[in-house]
Amino acid sequence: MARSPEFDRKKAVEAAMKLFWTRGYTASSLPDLLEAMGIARSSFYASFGTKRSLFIECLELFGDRTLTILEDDAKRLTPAALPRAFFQATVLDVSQRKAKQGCLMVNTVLELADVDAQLNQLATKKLDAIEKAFTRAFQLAHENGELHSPHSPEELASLVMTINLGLRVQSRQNLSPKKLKPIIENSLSLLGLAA
Amino acid sequence: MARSPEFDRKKAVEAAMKLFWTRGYTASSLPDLLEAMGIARSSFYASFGTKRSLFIECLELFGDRTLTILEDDAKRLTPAALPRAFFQATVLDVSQRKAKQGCLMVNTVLELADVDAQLNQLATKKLDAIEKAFTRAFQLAHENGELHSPHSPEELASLVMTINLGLRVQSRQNLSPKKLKPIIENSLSLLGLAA
DNA sequence: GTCATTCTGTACCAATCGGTTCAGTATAAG
DNA sequence: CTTATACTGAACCGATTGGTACAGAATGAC
Repeated sequence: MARSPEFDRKKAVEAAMKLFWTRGYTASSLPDLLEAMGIARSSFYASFGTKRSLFIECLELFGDRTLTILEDDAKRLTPAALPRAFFQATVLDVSQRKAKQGCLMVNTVLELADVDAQLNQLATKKLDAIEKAFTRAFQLAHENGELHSPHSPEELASLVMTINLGLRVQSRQNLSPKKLKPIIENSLSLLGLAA
Repeated sequence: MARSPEFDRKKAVEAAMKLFWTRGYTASSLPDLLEAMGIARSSFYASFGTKRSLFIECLELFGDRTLTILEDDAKRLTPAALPRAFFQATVLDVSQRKAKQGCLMVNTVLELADVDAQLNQLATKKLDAIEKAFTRAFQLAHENGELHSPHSPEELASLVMTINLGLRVQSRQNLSPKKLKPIIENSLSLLGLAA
């Protein structure tokens, strides 16, 4: 006895995430969000609560999605091939289809570090989860004698993460995939993980 | 026949820079700036124009100061010792005296990449100047046969820069100097520039 | 003293911010 | 049809935004 399901909530969140991703949290105004999501103001507050809670939802989605990419790759690939695949998927592919996006979590940390402790903490937690996933993969390889490096699995993961963050800053700049690609390759060769 | 010089302009800019540095551009409101600078609203607009033009002044100051640190080090040290000294001065020392500052230029790029093209371009230009300074130092060392690396001076500078950006993201997070220090050392060992 | 100048402080501006409220419309189940 | 629900659209809220205007106090040169 009602009007059937709601509108397409997932697509709306997706559109909001994309806007937050390119414009940042503060610069994404309510009218901007409503237009991007294609819903009315009242529906927004009925379905998502506040702008802040929607942002948290987007941050979770983005973080989980990124982690999934990494973990799926970890099943298919050797640990040594993992960083390249991850950089390819999360830096190069993104940069190709639209410049100046970078990474929502890194963007959030840099924008809100001293402004919103909770959001900063959430973004940091998601980034830590990625580093931990790298650590696990390297540890596994180390136990199987597949990894030959002067660094421990933890150190290696930490180094990959530092480079990863650097790459995501550069992908948020105007750097084209043409310039990003050799940086990635040189970084991998530095890590002893080049082809 | 007037009230003698103005108030201490340099100190006011300094205070503004510090606020922009920790809070970012948007989150630094006019009242916040006025309190930090210790001047009245009217004096602000008489001396600095708009908030935006003051920010540009701060960005220039910060960028030039960072570049000066690097160029002064380049005069005293060997190119191989340059990255450590630079990381020490701009990442560790800053992080020790107050956490979550990072680097004003990196913060700006991440906050305003798709919001303010001009400010983004200015910050990027300053970052490029730093990379170019590294390139020059490595080129000089290469010509003198002092540099032994499988990578060209340009590639090496590019790698240092990627790691540099990554470190600055981490120093904007909650990472303590205790955690930053080994990351720096491992990065340097990776680059073949360790002690 | 006069006079020019540099400040401060306050009042004010239009615009925008995130968020609330509500009347009205569209849609489906019964 | 009636009725319950899902939505839109616009009006409205107080607070805050960056920026302007101006009266008056403080200060120094003459």
